Amino acid sequence: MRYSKIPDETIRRLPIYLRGLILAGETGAKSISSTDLAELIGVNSWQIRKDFSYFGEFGVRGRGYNIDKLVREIRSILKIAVVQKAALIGVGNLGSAILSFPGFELYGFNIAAAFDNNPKKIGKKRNNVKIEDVSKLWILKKKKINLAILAVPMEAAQNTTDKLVKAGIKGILNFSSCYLSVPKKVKVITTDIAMELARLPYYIPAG
Amino acid sequence: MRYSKIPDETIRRLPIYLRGLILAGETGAKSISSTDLAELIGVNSWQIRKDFSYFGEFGVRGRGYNIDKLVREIRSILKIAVVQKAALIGVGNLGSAILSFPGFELYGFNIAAAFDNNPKKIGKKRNNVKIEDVSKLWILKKKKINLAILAVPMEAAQNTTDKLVKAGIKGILNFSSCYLSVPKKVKVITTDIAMELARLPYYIPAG
DNA sequence: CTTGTTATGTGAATGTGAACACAAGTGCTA
DNA sequence: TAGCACTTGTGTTCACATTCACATAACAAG
Repeated sequence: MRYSKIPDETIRRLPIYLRGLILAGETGAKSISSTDLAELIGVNSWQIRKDFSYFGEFGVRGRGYNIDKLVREIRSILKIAVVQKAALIGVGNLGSAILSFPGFELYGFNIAAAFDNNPKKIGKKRNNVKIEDVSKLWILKKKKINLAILAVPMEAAQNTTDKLVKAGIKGILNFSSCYLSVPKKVKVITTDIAMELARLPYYIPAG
Repeated sequence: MRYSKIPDETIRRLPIYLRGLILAGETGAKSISSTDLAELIGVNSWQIRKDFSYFGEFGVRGRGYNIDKLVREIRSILKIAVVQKAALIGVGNLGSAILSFPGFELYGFNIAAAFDNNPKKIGKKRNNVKIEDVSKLWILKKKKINLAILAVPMEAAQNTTDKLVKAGIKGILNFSSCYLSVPKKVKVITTDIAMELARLPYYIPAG
């Protein structure tokens, strides 16, 4: 059966599946059952099957899923089958950590540009990426980069965002702890380290 | 009306409200309407009112919400009214960035301990926190710390987690890109930088 | 070719959260 | 004290997501 709408939650889980499958593939396995994958990543097996079923029939009954094939399918659905270029804005503590973060490669991302407003940093290289002046964001358009990772202080976030939008950025991963106002065509995903921590105590019984 | 169950999504939004309210309070305002708060943080006004209504009647009809009172209420619900101590495990690139992250204070967190396995780092101080040997996690129990921020490489994550659980940790904010198996009494929140980025291209129209 | 085993794919039922619309409370003004 | 402007609190409706149960398919063995 074909579905008209894919749940957002399904999309959110696809990267989890992708990671699990790659992990499983590294052990030499060629295929994996939904039950085994479920065990590996901590998601129910029926949830996994249901999620895949939104896109087609990827498995073989009685056998499981071919890992390589499924990895390709998920990459294709997420539009990360070909390497995606992204820019980092703000090379402070967090920005530097992001630059050296080893996990982007797995999902086919390449941090192809970095920007900062600190004259001492501009021109230097970090992790083989040259740090540019943040006033030159317009070169993103020339470089055909349409994803940005925003790691600037809260005060500068909205202003920088406006410039990113002008430079043709289509998606922003926002690490600044504030709401960003953008045109509807631009997708923002915000993740705030402190906010995640803030809801942890709620779930912990007193004592 | 009293409700029997509080939606998880409501809990997830409370820190957002808290930040918005503090921000609004800094401008000198004493009270704020749900509509104005909505504008500020990018959440619908009825969602805000509904969320608060799960816990009681915090506002005044025709007037809005008293900011100070609401801040106190939310802090109390989230159990962050008194300062919470947390430990950082893994003082690498990401760990260092977390240590110097300015956002924890707002939510009443205090990174009271840090651990690493690198002999060159052990004994040194970062942001006024002394780095301890990761083999001494048991001191967490003595220090009555029950929250941990995990920023170790994936390979070490599960093993370190098991030790944290033994040391009496009740909540873990996991930055390692893997699933952590823990006893049911322990709450884990995982946030993976690369995974967030990975679902961004899906939402961006081709072209 | 039949039977047993394994594991997928999915319709239907259930659960959960978002959106809406409006009744009701508050304070100001005349 | 009546009328008005404002803003909350919430019952209801609607939309979305999870869970379940099982029909379906593929392969292996005898």
